Amino acid sequence: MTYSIGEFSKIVRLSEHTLRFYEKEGLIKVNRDDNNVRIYTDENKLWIESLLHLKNTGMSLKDMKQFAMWGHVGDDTMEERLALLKNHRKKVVEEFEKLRQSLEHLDNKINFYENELGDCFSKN
Amino acid sequence: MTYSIGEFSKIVRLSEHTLRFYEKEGLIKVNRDDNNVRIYTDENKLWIESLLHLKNTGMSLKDMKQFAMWGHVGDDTMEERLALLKNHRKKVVEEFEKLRQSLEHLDNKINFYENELGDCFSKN
DNA sequence: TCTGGACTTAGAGTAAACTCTAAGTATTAC
DNA sequence: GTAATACTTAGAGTTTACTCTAAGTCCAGA
Repeated sequence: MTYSIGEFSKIVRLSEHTLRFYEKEGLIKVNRDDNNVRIYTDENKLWIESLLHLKNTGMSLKDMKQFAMWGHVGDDTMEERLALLKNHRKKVVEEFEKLRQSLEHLDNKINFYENELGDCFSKN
Repeated sequence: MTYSIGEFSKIVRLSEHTLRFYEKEGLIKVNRDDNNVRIYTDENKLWIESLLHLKNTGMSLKDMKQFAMWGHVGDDTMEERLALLKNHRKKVVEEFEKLRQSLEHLDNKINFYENELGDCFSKN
């Protein structure tokens, strides 16, 4: 399956602007047809989803760009990519633990308020 | 114990600029001495730590501001504050789950690279 | 032939949350 | 008496990641 930028935009839930922006930044490589029109493939979809996972863990565009560049170069850069991912993972695990703690704190706060207000509300 | 802005800044790891900014925005209420110099207390410390937990879960300044305003008003606003926290909690739980999934994805990626590279690296 | 959707470059605008500067004053500690 | 630290207002600057606009071209389908 292939998709125009308009279709693809809906599928991956990124605006056409953002798709062109990511391409310009080197995050995605997109094929073109005879008229220079972008043709997105399912492979592009998988790649973008992967990128969005990285983004989701707080990776900066800068690092995603580096990762993508290495990806485009080929297998010679696997070690670099692995190092980047491992380094990033450390940060994510820390962030994850911090978020867990803050969520706990939030729950405590909520419990406190519910007790103060006399148990007349449920947790949802 | 009380602290000058300089001391307090180090303790809570926020710049003096940021402390004044937060105060101006209504996030913190700080006492002053006879010379109009800020006197931070341990109570301020607890409050800021609480705010930072909210911030950590991605609450916007705008919402923190609202929460703080209600806090300054007093007990009449408990229901509002509880509602805000519960509403926020929903978003945080979603975000938390998304982060968990993305971390899993990241781990899969790392495993993939390690296998490709022939198991010659450990997980740290 | 006209509408819709695609393309380009180049640059401006936006939002959040700081972060800093200027320019001047006041107090305290040595 | 000078250095360190604090205070004020007001506004400018920074960073990230988009997000959009302008102004023009190009091509396919009804």
